[in-house]
Amino acid sequence: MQKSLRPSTPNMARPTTKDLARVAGVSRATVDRVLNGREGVKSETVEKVTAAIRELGFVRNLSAANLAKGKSYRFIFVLPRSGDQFLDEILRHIHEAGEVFASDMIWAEVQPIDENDPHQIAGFLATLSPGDVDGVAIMAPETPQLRDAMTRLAERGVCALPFISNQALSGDNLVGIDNRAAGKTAATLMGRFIHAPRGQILVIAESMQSRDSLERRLGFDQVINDSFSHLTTLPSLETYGSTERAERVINAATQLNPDIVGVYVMSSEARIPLEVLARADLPQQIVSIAHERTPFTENALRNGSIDALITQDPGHLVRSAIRRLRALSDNLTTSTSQEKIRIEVLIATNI
Amino acid sequence: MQKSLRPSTPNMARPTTKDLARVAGVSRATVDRVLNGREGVKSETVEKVTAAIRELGFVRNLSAANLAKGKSYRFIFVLPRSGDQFLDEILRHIHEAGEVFASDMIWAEVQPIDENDPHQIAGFLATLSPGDVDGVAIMAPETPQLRDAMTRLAERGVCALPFISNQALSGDNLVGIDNRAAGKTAATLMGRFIHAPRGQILVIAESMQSRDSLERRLGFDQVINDSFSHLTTLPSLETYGSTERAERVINAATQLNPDIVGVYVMSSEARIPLEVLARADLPQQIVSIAHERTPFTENALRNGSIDALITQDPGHLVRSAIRRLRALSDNLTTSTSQEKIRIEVLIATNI
DNA sequence: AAAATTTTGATGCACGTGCCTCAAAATCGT
DNA sequence: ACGATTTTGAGGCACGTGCATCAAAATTTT
Repeated sequence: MQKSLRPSTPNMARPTTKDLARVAGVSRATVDRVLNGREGVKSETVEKVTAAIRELGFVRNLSAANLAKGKSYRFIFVLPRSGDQFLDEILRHIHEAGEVFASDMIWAEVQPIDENDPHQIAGFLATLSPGDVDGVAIMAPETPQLRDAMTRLAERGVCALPFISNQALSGDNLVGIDNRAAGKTAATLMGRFIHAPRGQILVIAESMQSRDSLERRLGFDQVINDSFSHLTTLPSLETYGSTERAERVINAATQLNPDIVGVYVMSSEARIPLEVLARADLPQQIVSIAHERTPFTENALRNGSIDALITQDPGHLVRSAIRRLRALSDNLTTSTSQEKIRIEVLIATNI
Repeated sequence: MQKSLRPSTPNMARPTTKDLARVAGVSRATVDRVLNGREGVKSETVEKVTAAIRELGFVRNLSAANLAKGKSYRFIFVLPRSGDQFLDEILRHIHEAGEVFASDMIWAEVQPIDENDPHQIAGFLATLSPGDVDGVAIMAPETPQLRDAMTRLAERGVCALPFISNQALSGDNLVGIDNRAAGKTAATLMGRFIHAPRGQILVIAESMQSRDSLERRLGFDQVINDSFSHLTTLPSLETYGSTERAERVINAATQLNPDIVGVYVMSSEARIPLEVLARADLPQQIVSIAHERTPFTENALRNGSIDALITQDPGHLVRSAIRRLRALSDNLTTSTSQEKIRIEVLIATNI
């Protein structure tokens, strides 16, 4: 298998379209027609050119091509303006990626929206035209309005990508993790970390309206029921992002259930519930698992107040979205292995 | 309302060096001298140009620059020819990445070497000159010969990068994980997964000569001793890659120690020890943890014969090495956040 | 065989930057 | 004010590809 130990040709220049033309015995114009799939070339001529491509191992020089086309990309991330720490991380990585990708003629911008106002989102998407924007990554709950708006966007030639969350029909186009599997992963760790012979698990979400939380809950319950039947899961508590409400519902639940041995925080904003729990007087050996790496959760992991984090790499999410938007708008395929977003498990030793 | 959200400049072309020259009130030649750090420009003129760069938000168009320079990169991965499954994955990703990076004028090749013959490695490195090769990623045990060869390589202007393993002095240049932390992570999971009140843990390596295994062992023992003192770790068993020897040492150890509750396989080739263990008649509830994702370990995770895997993403390793080699040979800095190789934890639900 | 049509060739400009040369201008030292 | 030196300007070619245009050649249709 050691094909090319020493390079066959130390200074072999990469073949160009000129070489292709020479080898195929045609003109550069014809090579161009074949390479760019234009009409009006006899099929045998096409065959001659593709044979030359194979023979020389020609690969189009993207730098030159992009330069010639003068093509640049403008992508917009449509994100909730909520402002939890996870979103802050995403924003940071969008700006960071923006600088890196700038030399590839890619601009990435952020459009904050009210995630609970479908009309506003649809309205914004309706203003986008192919001239202005090449692609949109959308993080918003799936609603009929949004779905329609995305369909119309695609018809107008602007590609759209569901980002991180909350959209089901997207199928394999989603940039983000499988939340059901994430819930299963949390449950497996929870079940194996808990040594008590029996007990109850507190499950906390920001809101169960969101598809993310629903799917995580589904996966979580499935694994707990199937594999850890000595544990029982309590009904989901919803904080709605309010410290006060969190305090009320959590305290009520802890008083009602004396045998809590685990806490699972499903929302990406773990700060509020965890702070409330810290003030509650629970036995110390409770196993707690949360989602997403933020300054707060990272610190909690270090000092032991969290046992594990289920995360997705925000930088990877952002870069993957950008690469896939570019591929979409160029009608290319992306290397799937690179774009799969992993469900990461963080404990104190591999932060 | 969302009208105001429209991008401030719908059709603003990216500023070019021409624009810089115009705004700075100098010629394009001078802009060029400043951009490329050439001598003989008054400091106030430099200041004028940098001010214009800031004002316009100029970013060098890398496509055009690379095209103009006609620069292309040739990188060589120096890898053991051993051929375990983990290495196969690495090879696959090198070839895959080779195709992707080809359009960026980057060639990646593989040079198999005898990892236990320092002279052969040093000899090969000695044949490399800047004309042939722009960078080398080396996966081999650290020896004085190799260290010398790498130093001389650097002096000749070929940059070298330790890849994945086995080199200590490399410092922050290593492409790979912190093996001590990886061992700690394995230990933490081991300790928390084991519910028995006491017991012994079998530790298996291919060879304790390799720095990887030493460091993993160090981290593993530290956490077990500090946090799970009800467990004891047995001396490392070495398989030397031989099924026969593995069988002998493992069977001897299991007969000598009746209370084995966990198995930790440190080497990247987990197949042999795990197959041997499967044939041994051990109690079923043993917790076993291994390293690296291969077809074998992935399958073992799925069918429950392994409880967790500590891995590093081979695709990420390869791409990161290539990006860092390019940055090194261009004297640029890489975005550190993207290049950090994560210690991943895989369980059955997040494969 | 002539006309209509399809296919191909030849050629040139453009993209933005790197790099080169040569002369003009500014600055310095005396 | 002089020559010597440093700094700047002007201009052009090159990289490899995309995209035109127009004419020439090959092929098909009438």
